[in-house]
Amino acid sequence: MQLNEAKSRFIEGWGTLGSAWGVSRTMAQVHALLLIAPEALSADDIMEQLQISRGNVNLNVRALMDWGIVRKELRPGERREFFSAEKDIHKVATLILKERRKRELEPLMRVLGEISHVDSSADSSQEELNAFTTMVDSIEKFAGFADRAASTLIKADENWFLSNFMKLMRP
Amino acid sequence: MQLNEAKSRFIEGWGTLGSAWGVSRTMAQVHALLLIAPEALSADDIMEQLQISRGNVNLNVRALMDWGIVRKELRPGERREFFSAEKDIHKVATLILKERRKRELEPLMRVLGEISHVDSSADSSQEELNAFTTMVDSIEKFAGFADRAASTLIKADENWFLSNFMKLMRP
DNA sequence: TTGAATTTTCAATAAAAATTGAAAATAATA
DNA sequence: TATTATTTTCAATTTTTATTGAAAATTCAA
Repeated sequence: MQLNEAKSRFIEGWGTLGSAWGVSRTMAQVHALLLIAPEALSADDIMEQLQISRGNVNLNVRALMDWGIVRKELRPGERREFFSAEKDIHKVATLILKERRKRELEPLMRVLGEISHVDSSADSSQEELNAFTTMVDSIEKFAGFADRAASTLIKADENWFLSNFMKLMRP
Repeated sequence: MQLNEAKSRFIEGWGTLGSAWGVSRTMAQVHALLLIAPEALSADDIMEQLQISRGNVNLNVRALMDWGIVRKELRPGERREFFSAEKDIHKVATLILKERRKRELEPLMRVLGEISHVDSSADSSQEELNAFTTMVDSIEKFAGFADRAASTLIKADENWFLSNFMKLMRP
């Protein structure tokens, strides 16, 4: 296969994966492009290679920087900005995990905490109330577990991750 | 807090979480509604409680059944169908993991496999080719790891999960 | 400063995704 | 079989999300 075809396929595939995980396709594609670029790229490079507008590039590289997986690179004597992706895929996974935990797990836990105390009064049946609190409690427990798991992975360095986790995971 | 308010908040929160993970908000809300319902619900129940159309209910309960986390319940002497969600949240997580692995990890691995052999010929620089293959290889390794991890979790029963995994995760 | 290069913003537009609702299909009953 | 209850489908519509592109803001060099 030609390198160019392989690149396109990678960018497309990464974009598709992104969509499935709630990341906009273009954002994932910009990320893919930067992942396989040997050097940092300018906004114009990205515009040209993905055939998207300047505003779109700007929006998406900034979002990727918010996730901590892309950084701006400034070159002496160059006014333009260049962008490069974190290449260590383990670090990428950790950064994404960290951010998703903050953005999704934390809000969920807050909501669960708020709704876990319900008045046993009035018009709702005991059965209804019980089904609700049982489910909320068990999701809260599970979310707590997921949160601790995420924290541990985030704190862990690569060696820990590889030596302990893979040992556990290999049947 | 009143039960009804708590329910609404749960349904809303679950819907928001769904969006972030690439699941349509309504699908997640139908799931939430069924999770906290003490009994199976009919299409009309769901229509009324979520204020959505019959077609929409049909579409989403079927999608939830495809994921294996909701099932149809038939009652003797009732022509209508009722729907209930898997209540064991650990099973729910396992079923979702299994399905996502099939839908996302497997296609990704296939693409990675296909593009990992690139002609070293012609117009592309050595640097470019190297950056590409290095990245594809490392993603392939990582995906392989994630795949094994997912398999193990899927095969594992709840006891294994709790006794081994939580021990590891609690600092 | 001034002006050119570059980035950012954001209202307008386009594209994609979700939703409706009614017709068609299906299934159960008499 | 005909009737009725119920589910399914899908073209049309609405809603949401993504994208554009040009004006405004910013940054840097002279």
